[in-house]
Amino acid sequence: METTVMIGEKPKVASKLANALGNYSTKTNRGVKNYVIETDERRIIIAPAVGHIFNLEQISEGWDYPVFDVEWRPIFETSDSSDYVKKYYNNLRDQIEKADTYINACDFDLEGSVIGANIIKHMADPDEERIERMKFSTLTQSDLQEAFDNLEGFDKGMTDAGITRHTLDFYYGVNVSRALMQAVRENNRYKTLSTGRVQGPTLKILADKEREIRAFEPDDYWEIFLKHSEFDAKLSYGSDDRIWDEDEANGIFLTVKDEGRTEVTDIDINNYSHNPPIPFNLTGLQSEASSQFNISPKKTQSIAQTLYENSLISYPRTESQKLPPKIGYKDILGKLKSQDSYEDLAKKVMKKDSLSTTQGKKKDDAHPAIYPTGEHPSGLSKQERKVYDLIVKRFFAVFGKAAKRRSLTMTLTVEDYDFQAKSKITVERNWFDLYDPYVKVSEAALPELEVGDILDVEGFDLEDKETQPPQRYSQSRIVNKLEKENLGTKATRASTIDRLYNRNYIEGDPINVTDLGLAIVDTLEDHIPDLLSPDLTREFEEKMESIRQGEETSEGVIEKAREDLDKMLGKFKDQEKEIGAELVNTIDDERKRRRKLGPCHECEEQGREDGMLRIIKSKGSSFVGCSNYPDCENTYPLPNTGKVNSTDQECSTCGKPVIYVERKKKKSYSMCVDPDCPSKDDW
DNA sequence: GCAAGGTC
Repeated sequence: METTVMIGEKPKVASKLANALGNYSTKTNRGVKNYVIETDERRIIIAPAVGHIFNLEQISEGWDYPVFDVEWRPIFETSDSSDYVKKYYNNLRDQIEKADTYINACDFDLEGSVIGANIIKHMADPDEERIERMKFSTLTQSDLQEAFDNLEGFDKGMTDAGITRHTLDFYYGVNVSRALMQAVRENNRYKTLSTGRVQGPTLKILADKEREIRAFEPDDYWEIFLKHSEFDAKLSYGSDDRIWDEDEANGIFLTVKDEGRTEVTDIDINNYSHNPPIPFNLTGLQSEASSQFNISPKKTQSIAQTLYENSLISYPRTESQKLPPKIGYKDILGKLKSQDSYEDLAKKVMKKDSLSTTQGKKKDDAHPAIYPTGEHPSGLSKQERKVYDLIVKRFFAVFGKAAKRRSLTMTLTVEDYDFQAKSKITVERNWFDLYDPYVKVSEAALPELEVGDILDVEGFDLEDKETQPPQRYSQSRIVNKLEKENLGTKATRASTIDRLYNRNYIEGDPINVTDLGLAIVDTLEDHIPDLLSPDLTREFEEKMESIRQGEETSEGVIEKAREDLDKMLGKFKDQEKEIGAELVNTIDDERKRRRKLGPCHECEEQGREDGMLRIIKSKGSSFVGCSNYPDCENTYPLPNTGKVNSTDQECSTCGKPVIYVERKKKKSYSMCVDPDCPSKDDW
């Protein structure tokens, strides 16, 4: 009898495959569940991967560049964080030992082709005729069944394309990162630096904004307000009510300022609908969790993963903004109804005659948008509870009817000048009731007046204002921007941003680009400009498509990239020391700045000038000392665990500098540098 | 010590 091993991309999918394809028995091996389907002539073992089991690594030793010799190696061999992969790896190896033929049933995209093909190739290396590819675009029973009935041959085109993309990313990313670090090394400094196809353009987008903000010079403008006892009305002027000329503003103000009365000359009412929101995809959830709770996109992603693993929500790494009826609206609503906190809302939704949801434009072949399963949550942390509640309320809201809102613009005339007061109110709440407390709309009512009414004026204000610099990117806004630019994927965008923080290229939220971040962009602009442009991703995509179609070969594309990089990196190497010298200056300045905490109180009390507290590192430990040492011996100890960061805050109790201690596994915290500060009495 | 991509 023939034994076939079918590989699913992840455990959940392996289970769905089994359910769709027939009667199965389960067989747990090394803690991993496999599914066995037996027919008269064939035994199919469905075994799960967990995403990539193999990773590209350098074959040779050392940190020289350029490096072009790479091979696929088991992922847990080189990454501690991938320990959990080991049992899946071992299980796959055990199952594949028994196999005569193989089916790659990973997701139908380049990554899925690579994940499955690597497992088959590196664990068995059979003839290609013994490998089949199962192509499905949703995980529904009918789609899976159909895909299984129409298995195709080994998908060499997609596999080659995928492997080529990985190789190019390695070539560009690793080599240019090493070049940057080596340039700094030549100047006797050591700093982890990195860039790549996604990191580069991401940093560039942020740096452009930073430059725009730093170069920004505000313009003065004036606005004039009419003050009524219950509201303010703004002078209608030009296209946006701003007066750019001071004399003109003064002239108008003088004309109206002593008027005691005004007439209502127009009331414009506009009724409009405020549509319910669309279902969450990962980016949407990250944005909303950021604006509602100030939780970072990366944290939201990991919370969502936990909720998913606890069966509380559907698969979170989805691009989809659609919730098809197939997910079983009624069933989910029924389960939510049995949770005390959602009983009323679930009832409200279920009362509707027909259930349908709003839909966003984005789709995802493998998964619907994020929705709650209805299972009862227990033991959730505070933040997990918040994100879960947000997902549930959003699920309710997408079934809701549009809210009815009314905007009113009232025009008040004084002399020849019109002033306008605006209000917006909600007439029918509808979906607002399903999404509270997350509805963010302004509610401002005006008194009920009619055209022709004469009102008393309390006075007029002439306000001198300044134009504002462009807004910085928040973490969630940059994740959105990356999605729009097609940079990275749903699963990687948040961690790309995180990496830029870890490299000290960016800091804060909203995001500031550090001088180091700007210097990296400058350096790349001068020497490897390709790595700053989103076009590199587009070019890669086009090349992968032509490899897939057989118009170009993987070898040809890789060789070309190698030649290009050889040239660019050769030139870079010739100027290594000079390039590094500039980077080193900013690295030194940035380090000093990050270690600087604030003025030394001891020095202030003793009347010494300019004492500055800073973090001092010696022999692997660190403490806080004063720049006036040895004249000032003021020191404070620092915690042994976690990374200490300076802040620009002062302790509200004693006025000494506040530090921020960043911890990996536990919660990060802020505290006063002084261990004896009264703010710590109840610690 | 370096990428980007998948996932528990």
